[in-house]
Amino acid sequence: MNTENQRLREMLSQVTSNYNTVQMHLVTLMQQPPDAKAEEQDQIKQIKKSNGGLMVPSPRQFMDLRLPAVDIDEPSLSSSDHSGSDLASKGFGLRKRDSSEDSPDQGSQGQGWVANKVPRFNSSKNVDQTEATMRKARVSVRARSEATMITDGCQWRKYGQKMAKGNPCPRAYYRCTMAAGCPVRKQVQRCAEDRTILITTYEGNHNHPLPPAAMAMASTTSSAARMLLSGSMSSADGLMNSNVLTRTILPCSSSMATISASAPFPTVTLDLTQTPNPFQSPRLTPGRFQVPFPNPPQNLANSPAAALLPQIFGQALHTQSKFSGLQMSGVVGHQQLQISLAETVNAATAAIAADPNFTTALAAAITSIIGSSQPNNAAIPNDNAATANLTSVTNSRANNATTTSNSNNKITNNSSFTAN
DNA sequence: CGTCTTTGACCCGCGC
DNA sequence: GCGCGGGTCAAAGACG
Repeated sequence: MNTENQRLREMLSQVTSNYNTVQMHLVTLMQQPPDAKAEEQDQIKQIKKSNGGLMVPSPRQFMDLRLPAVDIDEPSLSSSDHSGSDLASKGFGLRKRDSSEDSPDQGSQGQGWVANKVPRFNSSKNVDQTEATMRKARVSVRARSEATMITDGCQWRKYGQKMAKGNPCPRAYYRCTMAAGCPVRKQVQRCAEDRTILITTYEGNHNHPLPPAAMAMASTTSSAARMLLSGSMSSADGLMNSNVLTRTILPCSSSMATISASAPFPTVTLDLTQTPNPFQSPRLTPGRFQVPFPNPPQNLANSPAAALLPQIFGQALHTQSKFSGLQMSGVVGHQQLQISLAETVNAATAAIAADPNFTTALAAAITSIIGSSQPNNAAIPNDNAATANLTSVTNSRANNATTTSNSNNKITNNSSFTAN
């Protein structure tokens, strides 16, 4: 229904635009001298003759009547920038209310999200749709922790707390305070079913440099948004990409990264808890899509390593986003990437399995993953570099736009991952 | 005294 | 139009 609604709006917009065009044309004709009018009438008659009486729109009218689909553009696919600033330029994390808080000179670093405060009349409605999606994309991390919130390398200021419906535990709202005007926010809430589980939801992109440990979340949200963008190309692409990604990157385990198609916003959920949550649906439940990934240590949430988890997560998403572009050019690109990712995972798996020291092993895994796919983004804390990773992504629009059963998203646990 | 947290009020979107 | 719930604001209090 949302998709249909969007189409209807676009149609209405086009009709309005066409009406304005015709009206302008009429006004122009009325203002032209009689000679010019006569010339134009002659031209129209000639066109009618040569086309069997059918009117042919002028080139300008062609432009006005073009379909939005013509304007498909995929800037992120060609972008190697992984910092998130390009995402900020798409308005990720921006809210309408923020416009009153921001000073104009913040455009130096966060140029994009400032620029987006101004309503834009972009000719490409697809781009607008994408921007809207990315604004609302979120990354949620579930982890066992006794602390009030997980350490993620950023400085946060609490600005609100509410009781959320269906959960006796209050939800706390935090804002990033590492730079003035940073749009990043996060929500922290304990799980109603298991209060030892802390659910942290991140939204937005930082508009300032981040310490290494804090780059994780920014990388995650950026990549998540990219993934959502890639899914916008077509619903089938999004679903299939998820499958390939999870098959290649995410070997079986008891922990999960989940996709929630029922979430109000496209949400990536990292489940860092040891056991699957009771309320999480079985793998074949329609509307949800779960991805297994290696067991993290129980106390991970309180260590800087927690911040690194999403970094790898984001890395995988970033890779997947690139893959989306490859996929467009054929199956060959698909297979090549799959092999590459599988090799990466195998290397990481071997490193973890071979070393009883989990911290050291995971550090090796991180180095392997980052080093193989994006050397420029190897931001790893020098110690406590324990991490696990993994990913998946949701794109509610993809689910809206297709009737494909979620059974297609079933993850085959064909891996020999044994990291305990 | 400055910074941070708390908390009731307010705003806004959504469903009925 | 109304009520509900999520999210944010901002004054007041707590804390170092």
